[in-house]
Amino acid sequence: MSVVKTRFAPSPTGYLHIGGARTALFAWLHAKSQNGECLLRIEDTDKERSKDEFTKEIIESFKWLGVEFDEEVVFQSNNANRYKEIIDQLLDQGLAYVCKGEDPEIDKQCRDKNLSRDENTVVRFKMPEKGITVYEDIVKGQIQVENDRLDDFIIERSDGSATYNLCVVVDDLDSKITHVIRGDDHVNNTFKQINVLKALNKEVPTYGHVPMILGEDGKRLSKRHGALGVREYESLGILPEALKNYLLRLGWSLGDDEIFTGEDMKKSFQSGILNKSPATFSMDKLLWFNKYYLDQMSVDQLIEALSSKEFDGSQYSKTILHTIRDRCSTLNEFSINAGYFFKDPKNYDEALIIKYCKKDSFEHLSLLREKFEELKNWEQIYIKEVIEKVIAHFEIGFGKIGLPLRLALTATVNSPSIDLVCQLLGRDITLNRIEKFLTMIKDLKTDQ
RNA sequence: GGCCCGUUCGUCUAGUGGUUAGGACAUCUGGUUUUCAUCCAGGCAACAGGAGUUCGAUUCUCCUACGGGCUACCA
Repeated sequence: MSVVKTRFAPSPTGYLHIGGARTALFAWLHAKSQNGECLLRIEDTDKERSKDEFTKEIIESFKWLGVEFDEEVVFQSNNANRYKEIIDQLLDQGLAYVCKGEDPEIDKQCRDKNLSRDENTVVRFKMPEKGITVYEDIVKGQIQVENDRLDDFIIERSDGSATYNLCVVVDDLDSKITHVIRGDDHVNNTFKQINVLKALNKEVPTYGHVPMILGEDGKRLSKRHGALGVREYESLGILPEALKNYLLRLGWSLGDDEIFTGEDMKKSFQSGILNKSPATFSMDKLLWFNKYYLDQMSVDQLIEALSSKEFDGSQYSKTILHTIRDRCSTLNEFSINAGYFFKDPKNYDEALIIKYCKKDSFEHLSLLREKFEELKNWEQIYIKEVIEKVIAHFEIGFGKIGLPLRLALTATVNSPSIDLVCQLLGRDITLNRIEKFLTMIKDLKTDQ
């Protein structure tokens, strides 16, 4: 049995966006789930638009995602001679012809003229004029087209370079690709490529065309539409496993299952089904996957993944991590949600102060601060007792003092239990922040 | 315009010639939480439309509508 071999073949004219990443994932899984190989080929025959930096970016993106390709990266720009060889062969056998490169219909008159090549001519492939071209697509089923709908397409430009549809065929042949898994924007090219293969008397590989991803507005995902590059998700604090899992489930399914780790994917891919229709991207669901994978990580793994100054692996940072992890669904949210544990809040939102601090707040907090100072055991349960006593003393609800206190300590109105926050912050910092806050709201007292 | 492909809750999807059409995300309502988030319980919500085939169609066929792709000396 021959080895399954697939490839992903981007052109380096931009960074790797999630649509491409998903297509690559499918091609890769198709091979890996059958102990096959998958290689990366950079289609850089368009010298104008191809950039080395994009090639690097693409390779880095896959590294981050955990999609590893086999063999060495193939560059089409290295194969110019090979393409020329095939074009010559086609010409020799009368399967292609030289023409002026005008309208296909006009050029067609040169089919049997045997013109000689120069810097003003192009080479066109002779498409069969009758019959139909049919193939069995592993995701879309049988697809066919009448041959008379197909133009004789250009395979060699006037500058002597080969075009996409020729290069693809030659490279796939030379690399012994068995399954061509690619985006469905290539279905129409497939008919051209199959006919070249037939002319060359070569075996036609199996094709599978996966649908595209649409942006959240339902329109085609494009760079202008916020089609973020794979690396941008990294900088948003998305885990590679989460993005991979999300991308897999976008268009592929195995019953009602949602969670697939790297190993699960390889095991299950062949049993699932690929959808035929385009799918709409959803950040919400990606975030849900991200939260799921974040929840699975140990504190140590999180510290490692965060690699931040604050979460340095000290006992304190681990404790903080533990208490805030439920409220974080991206890596980035950890430092956002933990800021006040590491340094004093700088900017207090005036609107919040006005909203939650009434004229009595100064008096309430002052007494609370006094009682805190006298407290012997600085632990959550005792801190809570103190707060309750103060509340009882003033005969007020918890919110009357809890919110201002939370504001004083964290500069926000959402945080873990306020008594816990006090304990973690320590007595000194707690007292200091209340003190500072008191001077801030002092004027407020007289104003109202 | 021509050609190719597609269409199940708002979104990702499961599924079947006879089902209360299932799950997940989002949303809503309760519970837990002195706040927020988490968590738990529950609710709302879909077979694009029209013909046919059939005892019966969401499922099979055709038409229409809508969506996407291609239609380059780009890939």
